[in-house]
Amino acid sequence: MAATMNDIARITGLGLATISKYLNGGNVLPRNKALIDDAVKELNFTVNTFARGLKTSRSHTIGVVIPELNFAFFTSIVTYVTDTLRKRGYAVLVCDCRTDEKLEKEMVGFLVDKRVDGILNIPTSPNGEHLQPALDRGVPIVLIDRMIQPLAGQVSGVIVDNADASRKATALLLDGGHRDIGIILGPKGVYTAEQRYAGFREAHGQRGLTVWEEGIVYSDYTMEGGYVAMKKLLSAPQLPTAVFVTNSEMTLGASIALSEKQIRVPEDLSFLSFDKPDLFNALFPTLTSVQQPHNAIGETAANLLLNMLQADKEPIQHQVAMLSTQVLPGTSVRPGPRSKRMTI
Amino acid sequence: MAATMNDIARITGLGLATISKYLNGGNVLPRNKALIDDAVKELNFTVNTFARGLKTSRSHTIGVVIPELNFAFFTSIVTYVTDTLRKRGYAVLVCDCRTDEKLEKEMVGFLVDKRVDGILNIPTSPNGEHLQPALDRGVPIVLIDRMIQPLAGQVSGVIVDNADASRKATALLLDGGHRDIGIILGPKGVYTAEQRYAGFREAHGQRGLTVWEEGIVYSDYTMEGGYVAMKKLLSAPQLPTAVFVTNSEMTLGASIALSEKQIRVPEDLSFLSFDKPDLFNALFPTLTSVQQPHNAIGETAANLLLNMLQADKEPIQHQVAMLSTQVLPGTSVRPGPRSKRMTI
DNA sequence: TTGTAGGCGTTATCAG
DNA sequence: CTGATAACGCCTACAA
Repeated sequence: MAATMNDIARITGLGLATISKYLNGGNVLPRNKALIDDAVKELNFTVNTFARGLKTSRSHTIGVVIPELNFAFFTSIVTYVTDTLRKRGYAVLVCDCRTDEKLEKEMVGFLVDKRVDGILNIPTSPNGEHLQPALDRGVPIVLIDRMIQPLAGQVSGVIVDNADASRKATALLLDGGHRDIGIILGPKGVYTAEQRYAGFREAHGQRGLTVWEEGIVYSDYTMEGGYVAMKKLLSAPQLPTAVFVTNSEMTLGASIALSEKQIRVPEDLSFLSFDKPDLFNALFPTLTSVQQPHNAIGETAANLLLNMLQADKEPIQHQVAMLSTQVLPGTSVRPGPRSKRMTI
Repeated sequence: MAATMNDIARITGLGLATISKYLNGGNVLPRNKALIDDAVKELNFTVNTFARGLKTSRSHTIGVVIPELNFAFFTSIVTYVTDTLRKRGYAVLVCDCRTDEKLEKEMVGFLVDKRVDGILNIPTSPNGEHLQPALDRGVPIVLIDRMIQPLAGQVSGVIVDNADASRKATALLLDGGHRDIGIILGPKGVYTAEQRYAGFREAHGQRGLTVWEEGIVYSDYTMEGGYVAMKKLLSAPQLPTAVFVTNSEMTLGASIALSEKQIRVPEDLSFLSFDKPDLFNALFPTLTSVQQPHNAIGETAANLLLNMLQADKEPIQHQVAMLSTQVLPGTSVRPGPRSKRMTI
């Protein structure tokens, strides 16, 4: 049915090798070049990926495994990754493992069986044994967003400096005079949550201040979680003067709780977020936030993987790219009650 | 490097055909069965998908093309589709075309070149010419959510009865006595928006009522759009007594506008939505809404496609599955000013 | 039930 | 620069 290189050979009178070489970027006489181009167009020919794969053992397909497809950050990363890869001719198999370690492991196996050339993974499992089948077969891996210590040296990675970001954010509040700071965190045990928590403590420590323990709320990175967590903070005997919410979903939930309780920002409460929903650019542009470079994360991860695929037979150099975050200034943070007045 | 069936043949002393047959579900002597199983495990063997594909012309891969990955409804569909297909051994190539018709066309071509066995598409382009390359090559297609008239008979589809859903929703408001009903619609020209608009008018027509034209707001199915549209409705000289928001994103945006303006539902305004954000189950459980069966849509689409793939050489029977929606009762709609008191 | 052999469409080697 | 030719690993008649 579909045209093959044999058909082109027949029409043009050229040999298979010549055609193959040209189709793969090789040099050919201008006359033959035109001949082949015409035939390709006429026959509506495209290379048979099966045959090519059989010969080259490369599928030009990348597997992406993420915890949840309906989390803004993850989706965003998938989008940028896919874009970058598609421009280089790579297709992307997307697997949402529903934050289920067993499913995650299954999916990695599935992808390996499908002969993907590489795997991008925002890991759910903290130990990384789900990636063993890929490692065994020499499938290059790039971790995104969350590192896995036991895998150091065996995989590459792209992360942001979560601790630093959190430190910067917290510093903003502390230096503004806030002391009773609420922080709404992701689940205990999740890499990013731990790091952001650490940064929060460090910022205090560096200033010789102690953390207001009542303000620490572990949540689950969901909108609902953020909503509930903020409600909890607002209904405690002692109110925070500022709240730092550590991801986009929870920020949305938390801000709804605020608006329900008719709490004004920053008059009644200072508010700071780690990432924020797109919606907020229109809706609440004054929100101060620490932004992760989604685009750069996705692109870097894709490029890191592509480089690993290039490195033909040479031993792959694994590396972890640490991207920095940026404080997007707004007006949702105002000096806290204990701030010293500055001389101007 | 990787083990092949030849290795298994060598180890077990069996012939290739026997092994191949067994691996594909054929019958083999129990003794040989065990022999092969052992060898497979020992060698960590999996079928080479390239070689298999070359023989069978099937990739066991499905392409999915959607307008936006970061729209809750689309993402949800992708999730269910992927789940269903993976359970049947199919991998899914996800393509987000950014609501760009040119990109959409490009992606269909990309997928065809990748030899996908079938395509699932929530179309951006209203005319369907982007699917021509797939049709030319006999790649089965299932449209989701939006139909394309010119393609009738050439593709299958899964939709919900949008007009009916919208009619039911509007009826609820009209029969509750509302007359000044605001409706926030998707973009003109988009299939679902047109259908939902039609249902809105029909409900009026069936009751001999005229539509309150000032209440009709075309928006863009985004949160921002919903927010802006609701603000617009609320700042007009004449206020609606009820508002019907026609997708999930806009519902979120609209409800934020409500809460900002401190408008109470349903005391000040009745509120009804088409789909709603997950968040609302916790946050605003009383919202009355028309729900689409996301899960069923995804599963049906996947199964329709799988059936088309089964139908080996027989002429494919194209069909359009029309799923029905369900009104999820809440308390966000109360009798309008012009309601007649009912006898109990 | 089992084994043998040919071919699917490319790529890569090696002469010419 | 070009062209025969031999794999790549699996499936599938066909024969035993």
